[in-house]
Amino acid sequence: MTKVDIPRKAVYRLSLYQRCLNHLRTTGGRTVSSEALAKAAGVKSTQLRKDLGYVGQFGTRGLGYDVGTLSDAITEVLGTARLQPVILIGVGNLGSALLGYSGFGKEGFEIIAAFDAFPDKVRLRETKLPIFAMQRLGEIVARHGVKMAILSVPSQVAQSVANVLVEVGIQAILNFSPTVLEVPDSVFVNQVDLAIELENLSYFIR
Amino acid sequence: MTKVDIPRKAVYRLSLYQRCLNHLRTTGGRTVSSEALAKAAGVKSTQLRKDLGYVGQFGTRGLGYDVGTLSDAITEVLGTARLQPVILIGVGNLGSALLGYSGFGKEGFEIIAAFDAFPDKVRLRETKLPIFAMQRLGEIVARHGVKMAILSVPSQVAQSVANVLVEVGIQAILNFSPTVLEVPDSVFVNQVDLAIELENLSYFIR
DNA sequence: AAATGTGAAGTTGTTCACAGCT
DNA sequence: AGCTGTGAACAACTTCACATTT
Repeated sequence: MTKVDIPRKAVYRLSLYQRCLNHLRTTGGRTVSSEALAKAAGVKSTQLRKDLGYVGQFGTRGLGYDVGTLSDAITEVLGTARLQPVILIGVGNLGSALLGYSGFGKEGFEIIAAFDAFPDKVRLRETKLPIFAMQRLGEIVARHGVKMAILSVPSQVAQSVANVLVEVGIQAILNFSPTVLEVPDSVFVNQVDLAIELENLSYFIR
Repeated sequence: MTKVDIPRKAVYRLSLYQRCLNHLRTTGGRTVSSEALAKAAGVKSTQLRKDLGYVGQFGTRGLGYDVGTLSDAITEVLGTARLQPVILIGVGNLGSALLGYSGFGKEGFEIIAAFDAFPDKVRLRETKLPIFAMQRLGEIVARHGVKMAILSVPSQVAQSVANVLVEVGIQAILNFSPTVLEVPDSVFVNQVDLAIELENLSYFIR
């Protein structure tokens, strides 16, 4: 299979296109033009076509794309066809909000377990999800074949927790702690840095 | 003043450098080399020097940068010298976590008010912050000179709320709703799309 | 006529290489 | 000698222009 040579940014946008397609699936007609889909995703139509070009050829000239076919094709290359199990570490303020966030499920992810240094202190409003102590991490990751983790621990301990994650075989980390993680090249990290996003905005207003 | 011609990504990294500098301020010595600071920020030293080049010349050859001076210079161009008032719209699961997030304050932002369509239904665990009804938005924005808003409302209403924000004069929106917002060119939007970040990771793990 | 697919041109961002201070 | 500052080379990404298909 010829993977890993779609540009990073294009992959990101493919997710976006898919979300728009799902919308159209219920509301709109059977086909979309690159123009229409691009507008929904907030990009130029020519960029959309270039992005889809990485995936294959799905359009009919003069007509557009079949919504269902295109959506399936994108699902296929993104590898989101099957439900991915995810774990979350750090059930503090932000962590518990993320546990309650319904958006993950919609895109094919399921948080199957949460961990915290002090699992007894955590009191969630409503949840069926068990909060485990860190000691159980290896065991549960192995049992469920978990590859991805969401990290929402205080920044002081982020690196050491990340080390543990790497050790037990986690391959991708979505990091909410404002820390630059050092991990082996084989492990992917996506950083979501809330304060920096705000700071970034503040620069561009005047 | 010669603003707005530092590349977007460079601005982002400048925030990162500053955070590292603040760290060093307490722990490390009086000076840093580009090599050391770059390592802390997880970038190449040559990139760091290029980025600092956009700001000015602060280093001493053969020695490095003075931590305090450099930090001040970055603060200056980022415009984070003074505390920026921010409002938050949508005090749901994620919204209340963001209210409790201490990271914003550390970087010079203060959430001065929160708004919700149903302010009475919101029950925060602990907070001194008043939750206002949407009708009060214009009044409070004007009174405090608020320019920035954090948007964490359900995606179905995100666009209409954004329209209101634009109307009352908000210039920058940090958007957590999984929706592509349409706003005038004069308004800046930074999108934080949690599900897409996960999806993006899932593509890159084999 | 309408819309896709794509090489080529253009733009932006990153890395290199090294001159120039201290 | 050590480390910054920066033009030039390079790489990544975006947009254009247009041939091609239905």
